[in-house]
Amino acid sequence: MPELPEVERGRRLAESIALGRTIARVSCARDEIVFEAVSPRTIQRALKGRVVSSCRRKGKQLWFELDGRGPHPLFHFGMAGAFHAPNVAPLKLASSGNVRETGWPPRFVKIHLQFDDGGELIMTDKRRFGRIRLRDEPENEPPISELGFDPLLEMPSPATFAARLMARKAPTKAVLLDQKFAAGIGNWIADEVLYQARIDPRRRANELESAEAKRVRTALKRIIEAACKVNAEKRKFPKSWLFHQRWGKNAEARTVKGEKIEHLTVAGRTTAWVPAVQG
DNA sequence: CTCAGTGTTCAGTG
DNA sequence: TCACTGAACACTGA
Repeated sequence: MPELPEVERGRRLAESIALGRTIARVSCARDEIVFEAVSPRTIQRALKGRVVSSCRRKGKQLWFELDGRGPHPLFHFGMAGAFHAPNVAPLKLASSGNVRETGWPPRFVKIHLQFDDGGELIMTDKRRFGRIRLRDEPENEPPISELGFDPLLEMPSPATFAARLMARKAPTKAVLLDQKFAAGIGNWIADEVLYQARIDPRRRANELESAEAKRVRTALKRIIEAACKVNAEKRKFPKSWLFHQRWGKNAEARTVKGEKIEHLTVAGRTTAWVPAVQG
């Protein structure tokens, strides 16, 4: 699920549960893949008894700053990770409104935090591409230190954006997916941006006109802001977005305007595009 | 049973 | 060394 807007949703959820609270209890799944080289004991020692002083995000990386000293916990949701709290609908059920979450705790729990005021927060990951790490100075160490700009928090000016994009020679979609260029863009956002900016996903970034590169920035900004504004609830995305139709895998797939949607592989990822608009 | 998938990493290539 | 590509990773659900 998680691209920038979904991770931002997770950050906000974590903030509502954890900010200013003391972590009273920590339980971890035994999973040496998700807990990359960190033992459950180390995690527990790092977190228990600590106050969460902020919940931060850059791109798809999410971390808590603990009061006083590190190390601080860093979370990445991979392909199928999420935060959950009791009585908060998970993202896939969000379309039903204020649905009480069925089943607590959820399946695929990796870490379960309980706070001094009774609040609880769980990270799940059903595919084990997610990671939970510890970092002394999260922003100054990999992976966060290697990320490009966050398009919600630190979008460059049109001129700077265009210059950076046009400095790359990979297909424009590959550049958008590169977290060192911009942090937080994943497969569906890249396709949506290129559709709305009317750019063929295979076009080499260094062959774009400056005006085209600026259209990419405009579309990216609009899409990220709109998706975050509705808390990443997909049914609230504008009806005109390619997003809603992109997995109509059959040959009949069309945008709401009736344009034919086709599928390609670009940068190793399935790519939905609309030749009539992006050709 | 087979395969794609809202991601990242790393070996291999030019 | 840099930039880029494609396979591998792990596992659920269609």
